[in-house]
Amino acid sequence: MPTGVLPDALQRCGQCLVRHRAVCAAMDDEQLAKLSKIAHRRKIPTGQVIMSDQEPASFFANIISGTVKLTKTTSDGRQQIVGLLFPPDFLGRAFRHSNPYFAEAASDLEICVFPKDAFERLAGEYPELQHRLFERTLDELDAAREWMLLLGRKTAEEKVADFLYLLARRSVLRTCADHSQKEAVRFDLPLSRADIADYLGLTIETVSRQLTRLKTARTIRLINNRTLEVPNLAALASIAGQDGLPAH
Amino acid sequence: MPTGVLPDALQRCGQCLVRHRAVCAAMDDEQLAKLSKIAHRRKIPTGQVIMSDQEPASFFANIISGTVKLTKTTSDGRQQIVGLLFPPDFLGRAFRHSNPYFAEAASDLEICVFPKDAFERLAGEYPELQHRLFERTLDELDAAREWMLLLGRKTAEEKVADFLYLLARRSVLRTCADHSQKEAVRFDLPLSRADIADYLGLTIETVSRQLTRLKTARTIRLINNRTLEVPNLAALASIAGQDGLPAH
DNA sequence: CGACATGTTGAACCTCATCAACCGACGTGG
DNA sequence: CCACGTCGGTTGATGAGGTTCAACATGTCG
Repeated sequence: MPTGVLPDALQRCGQCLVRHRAVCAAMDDEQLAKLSKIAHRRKIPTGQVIMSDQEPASFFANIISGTVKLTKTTSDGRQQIVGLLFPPDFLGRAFRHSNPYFAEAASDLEICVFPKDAFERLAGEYPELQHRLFERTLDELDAAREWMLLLGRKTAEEKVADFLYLLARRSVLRTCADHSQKEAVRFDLPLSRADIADYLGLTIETVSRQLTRLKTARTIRLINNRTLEVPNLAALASIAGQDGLPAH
Repeated sequence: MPTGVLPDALQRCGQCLVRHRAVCAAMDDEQLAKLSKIAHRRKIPTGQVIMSDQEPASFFANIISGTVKLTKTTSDGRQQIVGLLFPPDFLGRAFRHSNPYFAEAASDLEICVFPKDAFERLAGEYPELQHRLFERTLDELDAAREWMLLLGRKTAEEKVADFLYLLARRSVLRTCADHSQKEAVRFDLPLSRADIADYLGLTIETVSRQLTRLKTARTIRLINNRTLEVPNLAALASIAGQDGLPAH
C-alpha cells in the first residue's frame, strides 16, 4: 500500500496493532480517517486510576497493550474486581454520563484515547460502530454473569483453577497455536496475587495456597511468580468445573 | 382518544400496562402498530423454563407481570441466579443466537412475546429501539457488577440486607410514595427462600437465619413468609453497606 | 547491603455449609 | 372429618473451608 496517498492520521490507525479486532474493525477507511483525527495514544503506568466512579468520564479508549481492571469497593474498603480488559477491548460507557466503578491500570498500559463528545458523535453517524459497541457490552454482560456463578458458588480451588483456565485459553487463542490437548501451555499472569484475590473474591493467602496446591498436584508448573505452565488443559478445566467445554 | 380509528393491534399495545416504561417507550404510534402485529401475550406458571441454555431462543419478550430469574448451573448442580427481571424489563438477547443461561418463571408470569426474526428486523429499522436495547443492556451490566461485589465481598447478613434494601427501593419507586425516611415500607418477596439463596450465593438455612436475625433486631418485621415491612430504610441500608446512598 | 514490596507458610479462629429434626400450611384420599 | 404426605420454612448441632494474624522468604532497587 503506497503510504503517500493516505493522510497521516489514517495511516496511524491503519497500522494499529488492534485495528482489526477492536471496535474499529467495524469501520471502513473513510470512517477510520475521521476516527484517527480525534484519537491519540497514551501510556499509563501500573496502578494509575484511569476513571473514577466520582467524576463522569470524559473519554473512551481502546486497550492497545496491558491490562485494565474495573473495580468496585464497599464503604469500608473491601474491593472486588468486576471486569478485566485486555487488548483489543474497549474502555468506557457510550451514552452514559455516570460511571459506577473505577478503572485502573493493572499493568503498564498503552491506550488509544477518544474524547467523549467527538466519539459519541461518530457513533451516532455510524450505526455499525454503535452496533459493535452493543455487541461488546453483551460480551461483558456474559462474562460478568459467568463470574457471578464463580463468585457465588465455586470453592477456592475451583476459582483459582477457573481463572488460570481462562488465561490459558486466552493464551492459546492469541498465539494461534493449535494445542490439540497434548502440548503444555505457558503464559504470564496479568495480575498480582492481590488483584487475583480481588478478582476471585478471596484473600491473597488463599490464592497463594491454592496455587501451591495446584503446583504440588502437578496440575500447573510455576516458572516464576508471574509465569506458569499448564501441561494438561483438560485436567485444569475439570478442576475448574468447566468439564465438557473445549479449549477453543 | 377515539378507539374506532385505531387498528385493534395498536389499541392493544396502546393500553399495555408497561407501554411507557418498556422498550416500547422508544416507539411512536406507527411503529407501535407494527410491533403490535407481531406480538402476542402469554401466561406462564411458576417454575416453567422459558429459555434454556441448550437451544437458541426463538423469541424475545417484555415482562408484563411476575418475576423471571436467569440462572447458571455448574455441572454438579450448584445454581446461581445471575439476573432478575421484573416488569417492564426485556427478556432476550438481540443479535445473539446462543443463550448462555436459563430463564425461568420465579412466579406466575404474563409476558408479551415477539418472534425473534420479526423483532430483529424491526430493531434494524428503528435505531431508537436498538438504542433502547443497548441502554437496557448497560443497566443489566451495572446490576451484574454491583452483584459481583456483593457475591465476592459481603457477609451473609449484608447480602440479605442488601437484597431487601433493593426490593424496598423498588417498592418505594413503584408506589410513587415519597417515604421521606419516616414511614414504614411494606412489600412482598418475589422469590422463595431457595431462590433468594441462589441469588445471594448462600444456602436456604443461612438466608432463613439472617432473616430472623434482622427480625429480632427490629430492622424488619415479617408479616408472613412472603411479606415484610421495613420501619427504617436508612437502618437497613447501613447494614447492607450502602450507607450514603439515598433511597431515590 | 539494607529497605521495601511481593509472595509463601503456619496456627487459631470464625463464618457459613451441612446434616438433621421440627413446624405449620395445604391438599388428598380413606 | 381427620390421618397422612408433601412442601416451604425454621431451628439446632457440628465441622470444614477460608479468613485473620503473624512470621518468614524472596526479589528488587536505591
